[in-house]
Amino acid sequence: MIEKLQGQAVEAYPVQSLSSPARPLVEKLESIADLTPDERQAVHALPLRIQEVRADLDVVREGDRPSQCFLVLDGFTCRYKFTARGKRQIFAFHTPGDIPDLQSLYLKTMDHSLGTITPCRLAFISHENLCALLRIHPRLADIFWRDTLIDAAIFREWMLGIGRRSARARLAHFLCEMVMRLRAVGMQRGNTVPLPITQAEVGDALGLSTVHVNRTLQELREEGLLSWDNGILAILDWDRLKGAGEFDPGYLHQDPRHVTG
Amino acid sequence: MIEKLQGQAVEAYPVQSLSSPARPLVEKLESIADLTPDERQAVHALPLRIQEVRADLDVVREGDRPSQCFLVLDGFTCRYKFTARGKRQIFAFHTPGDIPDLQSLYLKTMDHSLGTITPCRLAFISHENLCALLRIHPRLADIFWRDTLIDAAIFREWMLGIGRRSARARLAHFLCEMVMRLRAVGMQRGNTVPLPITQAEVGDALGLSTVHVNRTLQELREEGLLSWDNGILAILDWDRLKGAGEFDPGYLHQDPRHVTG
DNA sequence: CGCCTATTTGATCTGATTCAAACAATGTGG
DNA sequence: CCACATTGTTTGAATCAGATCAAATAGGCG
Repeated sequence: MIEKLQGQAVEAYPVQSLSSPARPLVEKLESIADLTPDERQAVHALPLRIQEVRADLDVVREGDRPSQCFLVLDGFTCRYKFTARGKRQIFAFHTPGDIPDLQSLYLKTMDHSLGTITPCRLAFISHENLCALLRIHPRLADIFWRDTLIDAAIFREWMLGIGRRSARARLAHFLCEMVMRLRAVGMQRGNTVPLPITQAEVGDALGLSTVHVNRTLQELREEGLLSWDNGILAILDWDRLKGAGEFDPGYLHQDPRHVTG
Repeated sequence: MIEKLQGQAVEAYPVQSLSSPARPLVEKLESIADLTPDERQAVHALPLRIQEVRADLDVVREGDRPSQCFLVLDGFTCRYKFTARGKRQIFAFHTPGDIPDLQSLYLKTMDHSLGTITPCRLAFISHENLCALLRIHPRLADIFWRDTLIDAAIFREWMLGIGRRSARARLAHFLCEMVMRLRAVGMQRGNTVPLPITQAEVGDALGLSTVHVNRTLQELREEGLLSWDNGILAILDWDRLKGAGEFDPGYLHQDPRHVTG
């Protein structure tokens, strides 16, 4: 159903526009570890092909063998896969600064798809250039590796939720996680956070039907834990939401004390 | 409930016993990419502390900050985590050649636990030594990274199963996966494979109750797809089992064509 | 033999799905 | 600016896959 991004750029921008497009990436890397001026410079110098794409478009698809990765500059993307019987599971939502298909550097054939949820600004980086960067700056490779390990930790936590938690706890947990992650990349405003995804998408992420997501959400709303309209999620009672979701953020590995060896 | 491995060795072996204990690791690495004599030698030279541990013992626990990794030489181990309400989700089963807590190199605090399922022979490697190895041989680091990416791919596939597949398909899929993985490390004998795990453990892995695992298993047995006694799984009809599990092994990334850049 | 752990069976219950339809919000073209 | 299509949310009713509870059976093994 979902269309796929074609090989050619819909709108191509000149390489390296003025306000350093790699900014979200550098910010993300620096949130994990300090970069040397050298390293920072090398990331900024990465040749990028920037492209604006509309919502609901597959950027990479299961079975593809990409020769480039993409960095999300703006917008929401997700990774997902369909069952043989046509049911979709969303594995992750990705936000600016993420390189969702970094794994394609080492796993040549995609085992799942990546698509946009909102209109997005993406920056494509050739494997060649990325490999060269990591070869010259092994510490950057370490940071990227660490990042894919955190992705895996998040997969595990979702698995725990889908396998063993009630719909209510699963949903509350998911919303707590999104707040924490969006806060970490500076997208929080007061007690709100942008969350422009549909209830159907939440269902596909949590292994629930849309109907049940809706009813469970109403429950949380009626208890005064949150509101969520027009793609804006507002947390009204963080402690009780955390409680409802049995949320313990350790698995996100955001605490810098856990970063340094 | 499950006891934890104590700091001191239950039985300590002299470092570097004769038949090169790192063999399972080297074999696994070489199944992914060819090693240079140099690299192979460096892996064999890794200082190991070998230890035999009994079944049902935690080797590393959620919240720990390990200063070493362990390599499974023999036996079955698993990674898991408990819900706040005391329900367990198993995330993975690990077999000889695996380093299940490799991530502790980069994520200092464990977000889940690792325990033995059967009696195991484990080899402990200090982070220090492992880091040194990866610094000197970046290509080994690449292989290890790739390996953690495959782990993540398996997590995703389990998520898809737990979230979106029926109990029957989930179970069949799981058994197909185990056969493929055990075959890859040379543990297949004819159409059988050792699978010394209980139905309760399968339930914890698939997000099902023990009772339901049992009934679903009976279904598959009665249809003549498999037999499974005494920890030995025999595949009687691979094609139909694959069909029942909607199994497509791409996500295991075993095909060498997908390995080389 | 008797203990412990694992598997199996039976009966009952429930959280979540499914199907179907109403409703709301937004955008589009005539 | 209105009719209409589209997409997302909400509601209701019926159903079911799988959970839960409880107890019996079967294997090891010291």
